[in-house]
Amino acid sequence: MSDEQAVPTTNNFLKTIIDDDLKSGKHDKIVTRFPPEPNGYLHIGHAKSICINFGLARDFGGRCHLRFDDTNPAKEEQEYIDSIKESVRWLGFDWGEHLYYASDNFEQLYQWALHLIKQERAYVEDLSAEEIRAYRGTLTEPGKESPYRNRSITENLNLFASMRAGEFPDGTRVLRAKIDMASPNMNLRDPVLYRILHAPHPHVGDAWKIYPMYDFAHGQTDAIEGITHSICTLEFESHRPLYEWFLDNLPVPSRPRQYEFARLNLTYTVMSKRKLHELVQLGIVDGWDDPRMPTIVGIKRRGYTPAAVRSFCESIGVGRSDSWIDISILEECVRADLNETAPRAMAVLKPLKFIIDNYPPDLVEEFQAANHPQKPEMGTRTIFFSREIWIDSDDFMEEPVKGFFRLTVGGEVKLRFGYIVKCTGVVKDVAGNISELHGEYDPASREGIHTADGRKVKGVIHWVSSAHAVTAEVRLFDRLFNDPNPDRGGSDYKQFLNPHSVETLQSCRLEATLSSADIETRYQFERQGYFRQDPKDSLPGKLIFNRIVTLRDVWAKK
RNA sequence: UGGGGCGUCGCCAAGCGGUAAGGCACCGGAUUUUGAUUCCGGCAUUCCCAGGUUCGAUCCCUGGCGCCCCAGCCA
Repeated sequence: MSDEQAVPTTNNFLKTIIDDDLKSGKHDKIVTRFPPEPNGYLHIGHAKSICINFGLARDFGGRCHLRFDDTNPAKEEQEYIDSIKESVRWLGFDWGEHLYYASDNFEQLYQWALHLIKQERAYVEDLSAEEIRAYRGTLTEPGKESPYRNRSITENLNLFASMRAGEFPDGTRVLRAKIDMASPNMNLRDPVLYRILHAPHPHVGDAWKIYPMYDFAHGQTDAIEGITHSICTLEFESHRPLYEWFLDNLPVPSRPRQYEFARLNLTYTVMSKRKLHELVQLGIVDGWDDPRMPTIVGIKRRGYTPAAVRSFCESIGVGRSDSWIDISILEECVRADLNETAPRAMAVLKPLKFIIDNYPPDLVEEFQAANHPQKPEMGTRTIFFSREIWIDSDDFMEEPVKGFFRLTVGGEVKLRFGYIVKCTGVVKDVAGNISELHGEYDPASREGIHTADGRKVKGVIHWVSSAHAVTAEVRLFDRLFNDPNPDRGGSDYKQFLNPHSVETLQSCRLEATLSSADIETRYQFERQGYFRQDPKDSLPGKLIFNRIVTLRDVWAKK
């Protein structure tokens, strides 16, 4: 892992709260938790939550638990549990011994449900789901009490025990809290505590036929684990009164507090689990780890670094106002990290042959090229020079536009680490396409960018000796959508899919050192961007590189 | 005209009654064998609007306006 960048860390409301709690002696150590439901792969939005929870614990000398909120076996799988653990670790965080499952507390939760029944604060409901909905009322009208609301404690106890024993089919009964059917907060209108689900659970197997709802599990689990600050996203804000109602009415061992922050919205992508699932299912992307996906596994495969993702999460801050972060902020964090750490190399993506007519046909020279222009400690490597080289077709224009200072007919350009060359002629095929370029070099121009008569050459381009190049496939990725907010309501997000989100180039020519590249090493292909081998598809004999992100390019913007 | 939350520069975001931090973006200029990097400079008399309290308000009060969340036996 590369060193953490110096990220300007600003204050936020959570740090203020924790500071106060520590100063006042309310807590001497804070305990947070990252509580994903294992029903899918983690994405960049989860990364924000992970960085907040683990980051706060790290900064204030506390600890952070990883807890699987596995209360709905219908949607959860071991595959997701494994992947989530791996993603959190990849991001650079460690939960140590503190790995928990909400399901480890199912017996305790059940006992607490009994407690509520005995206090006449919970009852078994026989109404159907539809009836419950009808009785719940609307946002502007109060609900009605269920005819089963005032069953005896004994009857409730018996019924609930039968539910647990698996004596009733799914959906026939639920356990409800007896709170207030007229509450302006819908969450308090006798919320469901338990539902019957004859489904195997990825962590506790088939031990249970009833499963607690999120609301009945989350706060109590926080209390059991000794969580001090239970940090979640804003949509749970209206659940907080219920969260507190359980803590008030149950003999829980500690008193956690819930705080909410605004979830991450990123432009040019979608983040909802349903849509991500659909992209995979429809084959629009190549799986959850497609390099264009906003998933952690996708970002990882693409070549983003954990340090870059962390610095991104740090730089966007934590607040309570709905915000949209431009995807370019993330890309900028990736560049900032890779610029420091990535060794440079030369690669020609769209090869155009350039023949240096005045260079000896059999001569091969070896040049030493710096691996990093500002970091001599990163060493040098040998590159080969010969009469025939490849240059990028984007670096030549037969009829140059204004401001173009790369190669033109009659014009000269500096070959990076090599000579100044001049283009003297263009050869075209029968179709009129340029097939090769001819030119001459200045043998005395190896150092600097000045010609023999003292003129300064403006353009410097990358190149690869054709006799020494290795061929590779390079995949250029772009944003998955061409609209900043494909997720906006009303229309189908798929209509905004960017048809050019991946471009595959088959005959790229790379400098020879890249043939033995380490699969994990991120390179800067000079003047083009950052690249790394695709960890899934690249083979020693069949190199495949992914473009992680382009370089900033003020010329291309014009 | 049910309840809750939010509104500070193009995008984020500090600020907590004493006279608008920072980052990104953008615009200049310098250095550079990457049109990269780095560096230097510029970039809100103003904090959704309107009143009020105060010597003084982005911060307090009142009234508007706008946006988000809640009617799963999902989390």
